[in-house]
Amino acid sequence: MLEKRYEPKDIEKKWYDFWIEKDYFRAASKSDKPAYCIVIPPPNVTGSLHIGHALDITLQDIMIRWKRMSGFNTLWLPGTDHAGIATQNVVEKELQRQGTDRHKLGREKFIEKVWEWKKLYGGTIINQLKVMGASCDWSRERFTLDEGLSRAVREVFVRLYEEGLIYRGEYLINWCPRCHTALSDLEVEHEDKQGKLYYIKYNFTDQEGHITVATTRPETYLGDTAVAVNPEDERYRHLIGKKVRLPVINRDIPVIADDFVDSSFGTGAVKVTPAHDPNDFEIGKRHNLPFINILTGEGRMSEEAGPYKGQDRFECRKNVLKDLEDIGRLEKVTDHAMAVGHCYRCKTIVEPYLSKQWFVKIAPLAEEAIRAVKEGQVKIIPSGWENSYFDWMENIKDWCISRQIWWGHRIPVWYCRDCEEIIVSRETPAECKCGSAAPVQDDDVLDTWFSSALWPFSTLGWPDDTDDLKTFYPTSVLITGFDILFFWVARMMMMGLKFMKEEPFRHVYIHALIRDAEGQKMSKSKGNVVDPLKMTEKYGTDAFRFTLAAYAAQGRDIKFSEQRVEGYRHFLNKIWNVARFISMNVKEETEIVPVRKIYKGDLRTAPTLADRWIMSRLSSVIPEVGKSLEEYRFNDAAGALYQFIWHELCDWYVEMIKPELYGEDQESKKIAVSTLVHVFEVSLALLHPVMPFITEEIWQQLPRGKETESLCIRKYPSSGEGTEDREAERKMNVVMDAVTGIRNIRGELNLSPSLELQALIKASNNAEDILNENVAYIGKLARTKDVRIGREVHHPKNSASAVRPDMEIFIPLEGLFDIDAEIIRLTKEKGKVEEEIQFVGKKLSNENFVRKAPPAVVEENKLKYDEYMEKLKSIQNNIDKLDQWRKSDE
RNA sequence: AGGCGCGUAGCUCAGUGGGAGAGCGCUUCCUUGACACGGAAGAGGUCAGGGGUUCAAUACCCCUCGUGCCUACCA
Repeated sequence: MLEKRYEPKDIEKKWYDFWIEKDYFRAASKSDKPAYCIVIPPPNVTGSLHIGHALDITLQDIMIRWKRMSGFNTLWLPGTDHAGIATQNVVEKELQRQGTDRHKLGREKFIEKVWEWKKLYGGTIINQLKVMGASCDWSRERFTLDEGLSRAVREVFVRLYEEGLIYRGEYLINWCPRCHTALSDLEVEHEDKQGKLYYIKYNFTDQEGHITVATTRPETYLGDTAVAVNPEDERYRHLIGKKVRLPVINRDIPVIADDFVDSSFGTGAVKVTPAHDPNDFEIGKRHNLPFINILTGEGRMSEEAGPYKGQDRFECRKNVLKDLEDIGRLEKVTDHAMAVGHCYRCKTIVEPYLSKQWFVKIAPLAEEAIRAVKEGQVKIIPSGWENSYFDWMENIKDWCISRQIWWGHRIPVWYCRDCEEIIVSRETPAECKCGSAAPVQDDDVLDTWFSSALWPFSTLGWPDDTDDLKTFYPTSVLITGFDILFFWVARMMMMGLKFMKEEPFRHVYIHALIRDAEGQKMSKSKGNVVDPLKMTEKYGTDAFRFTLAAYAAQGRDIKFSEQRVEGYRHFLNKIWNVARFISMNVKEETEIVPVRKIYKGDLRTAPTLADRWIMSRLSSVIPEVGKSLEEYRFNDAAGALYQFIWHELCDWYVEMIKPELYGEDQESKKIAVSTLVHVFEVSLALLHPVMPFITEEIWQQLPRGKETESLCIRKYPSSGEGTEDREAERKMNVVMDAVTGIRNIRGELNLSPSLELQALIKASNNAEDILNENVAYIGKLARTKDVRIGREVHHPKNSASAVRPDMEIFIPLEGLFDIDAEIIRLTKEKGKVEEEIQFVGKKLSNENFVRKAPPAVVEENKLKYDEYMEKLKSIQNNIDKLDQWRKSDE
């Protein structure tokens, strides 16, 4: 006997441990079964579970559990990402608290510290995945800095270098002065800001007058090496070649002509700072201008900034402006909207900064990755994301992969101390060609995303030719949010195609972003984050998972509301209670027969209409769920299960079989119980991928279904576990019509639910036998007695009426009857029917409709029209009767 | 600046070229032997606005308004 309420807490832990102990989640390196593989988007090792992960994990687990039950050799490969900058930041903060820093510690000691930290806290998020029920193969857990993965990173680096796809050079990159490292273009977040445009006067060196330039960053004038104008600009043409003198620092720079300059913007004259602006950098190269770096890596003014040396970049801006103003060189200031780049890790404003970095020449790789999607080897779902993918890939720029931090994959490049030799190698070289000993390794590490780009094959053992690789590559699907489409998905595509010659995954399913109930992006600073672990504690993991699945409609963001979780907890409660109902009615000694026998007619007693109907409904919900999952329509799968279990199984079927269960006839009881247990067991199996815990708990206590020792390895239901039965569904519809007709009268006339009603049903040929056969159901479900059914039934005095297809229902009410209320009720009903008739009639009288619409549609409308006319006639008759009685009573 | 998406019941959202559905909320009735985290009945919508294509548009096309996001080197 089950407890009165479902208490998720203990149960979840119990079953998760059981599954682990039984090793159900372990995949086989070699197997006759078809393979199904998902690699987890590795969360940051510093991270803790947020609601986005929860969604991600739930959807992946649904697919994995479903496929596992469906007979696939299933691998869900888990792991974490070393998250270079983020992790280094975390540990540095800790050092700061201890009154030290990484420089005092030195590189080696610092890295040791980080590993220690990882050992202590790195498992947090992994444990949280387990709380969510994730059925990962933990024996294959990976970390991007593992030895194996590091070997893959070196291999890739060296091969790309040898092919000329990795190069080193001095370019303008994005620099975070706080993290003290270069960032790739993607790692810069742009934020629209209302800024100012400052107009500065540069005086000519050899003549009177000035030229005015406009800039958003006045402090960079210290690094100006030219003023550029458009060669076509009449205003300035005569000034080309002249020199101007920079105020305060008194450096002379030329006025040059360049097509880049937009004459309509600002004054049409641009100050050129080649070392601090991407456009100016290009101009500087074209015109061979000097590159003056006025900043340090900390974002302070350098030696080159003259009197401003040592000032913070923003402080310097203030001072520069004040000085320019003082000497009358600041012509004016206007408002100007602009986008400012911030570091995606620490939100500091980034600087375009000149430095020597490593880059991947990426266009050739992108080409293949574009083709893979265009030619359909990889399908992106929903397909709308393909556009973004192509857009980015087609305009891709070289990828800056070196980072000036310590935590990460050290770049496998060594420099000789004695000659110019650069050694790029898989192994640490002992000496240089020139004989010099112990070359020095490059100080920098690689972008974390460089290693995650290899994730789908490095985790499977590459560069070795492993069985795992043979079995599971390409993986089946990648499930993730759109926010890392470029960061990660696109890069995995490029690397996978390059090194495996095959796409890393067949499908990419992009899910929604979860926002708060007001539609705001969740963020710690806004304080509107929903903690998934709190949800699991409060409502149980299953209710939370079901909610996420039900929310996961394609192509729309999720506005998360806790109320909805609460609603689905009620669904869990409902399921729990059917289970209780079963446990109360199925005793140890109750005989349960396989449904096959019932439906093959092996038994003396035949299944009832209720049995046949629910089996037929089951046969249609099974493929519906399967198809929805196949198409990643998680919300549809959840909805179909909800509808079937609650509204069909519980609301109708369970109520209908109660007489059998409580009755004396053991034979019919056996059939009802057997069918009930079967349908419920199949329902649990269908639900299991979405709510693994409660289904396992109930299933283990169910009096049947122990062919396997756990639900999570039971065969996923196929439609054969139901029995399609059109006739039963047709008959059931007639019964339901009768029942809802009577309930409707009861409800609308406010008759007590406990009052037993008499009912007379005037049935058509079609319905008469069906109703007679099933009159017991009507009695039970509509709480009626003395139901009389026939073709010749007449409208008794003082009775309410309802018109349904194939039948007319009369409920004699005698003393309870309120004739006026009934007339109002019927008149309202009549009004509705008249509206329908008008609408359909208009269509049918439209010649074009009858001529051009498909015959089936026309026929359908004609039928509808006749039905409504029939209904109208009956209602009118009933109203007329009431009128007559009222008159005769007066 | 360019691109993408969204606007359907009070709220959150499904949905489809043939007069709209769910959950929650709301109203009325009900402790009937699984469940009040429940049951039964009901109210509630010019499917943002305007135009077009079509026999037929909430759905397809165009425009407007509102709203959200992504990409971008306009100083």
